[in-house]
Amino acid sequence: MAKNKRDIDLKVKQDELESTASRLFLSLGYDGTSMNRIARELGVAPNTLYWYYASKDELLVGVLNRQMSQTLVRLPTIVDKPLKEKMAWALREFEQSRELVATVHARLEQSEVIREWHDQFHRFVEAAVIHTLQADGVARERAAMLATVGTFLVEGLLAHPHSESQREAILQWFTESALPA
Amino acid sequence: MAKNKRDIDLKVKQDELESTASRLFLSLGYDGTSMNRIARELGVAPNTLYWYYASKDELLVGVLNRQMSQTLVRLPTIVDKPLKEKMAWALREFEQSRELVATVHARLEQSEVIREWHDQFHRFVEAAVIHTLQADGVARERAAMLATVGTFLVEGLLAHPHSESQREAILQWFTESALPA
DNA sequence: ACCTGAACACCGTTCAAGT
DNA sequence: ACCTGAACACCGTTCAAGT
Repeated sequence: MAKNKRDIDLKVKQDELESTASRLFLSLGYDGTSMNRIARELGVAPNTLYWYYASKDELLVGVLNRQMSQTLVRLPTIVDKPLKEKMAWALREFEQSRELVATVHARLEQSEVIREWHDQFHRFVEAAVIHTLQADGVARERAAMLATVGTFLVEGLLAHPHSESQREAILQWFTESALPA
Repeated sequence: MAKNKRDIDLKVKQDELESTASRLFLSLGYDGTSMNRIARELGVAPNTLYWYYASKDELLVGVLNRQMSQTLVRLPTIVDKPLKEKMAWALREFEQSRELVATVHARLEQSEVIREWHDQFHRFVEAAVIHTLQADGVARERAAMLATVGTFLVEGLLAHPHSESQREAILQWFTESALPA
């Protein structure tokens, strides 16, 4: 990828578009941000965006990948911390994207490209969590089930407002119920 | 309420609107169902709907309440079954509404009336689950935390496709980790 | 009280045309 | 290859007018 000047320029331009789209999606929400608005912010005609992305959903996927790659940069900082810390970190990472997480789930049925991104994202996260649990001595099959549960808890906490002590209690209970004594 | 003929007629008409809207929302999704389409199905002008509901979101709330009251009718059939059965029942009840559940979460920030309905719904469900857990000998504070966890697991299972054995394993693990031995 | 026709301000997207 | 002006088919919603 990015073999020549052309591809590099393309990436640079896409990065610019996604940076602006990201900021607007996060502050106004996906539905609250029109393609028109994004284009205006960038100083281009609205249909220019369609030269880079086939649809608004594809632009969202670009934005999601952008966020993910930023999160991946910070991943090494918690890779050898205990499970509970890892979950708390994931919550903090995705907290600003709360609304986008909900948008992704709402658009699953309607958008193939969103569905693909979502499925791939879950496969990645579950594999990582399974790996962690196995390192802590949890059997393979059980680790897979617990990874799903852990994911649901993080998503639930993201979707619903809660106090710091609620979060703490849930993570504490989950990790001590999940891990061997 | 419904003190006189007028109010009764209003309820009847609203029930007719919500029945049609419900069917369309469930088959085409909320975003996939235009007010125009609902009106056409009913044989009225699109703006007629606005005499009964201030907005599309308020119509959705009507539909949600309709679904809820149908579910409440069936609630007594599982009221004395064990927790695991209760959760499996709730999953079956809400399974057809998967998409509406996601829509509610996605519209939380944008619609006050949806937010109110959502918060009230969660308060109701959590109170019911806490009551069940306390009857099973779980302490009050712990029951509140576990009720939240149980809700997140049901929502997670609703939002994400999964096999029957996955569901079974998750419910089994949760109920046996939550309840005193 | 209940419903309509016509319009409003927008939306995502397409297309032919420009450079 | 990249971008635009103009349009398309729709959207939720409003309003003045009818009965």
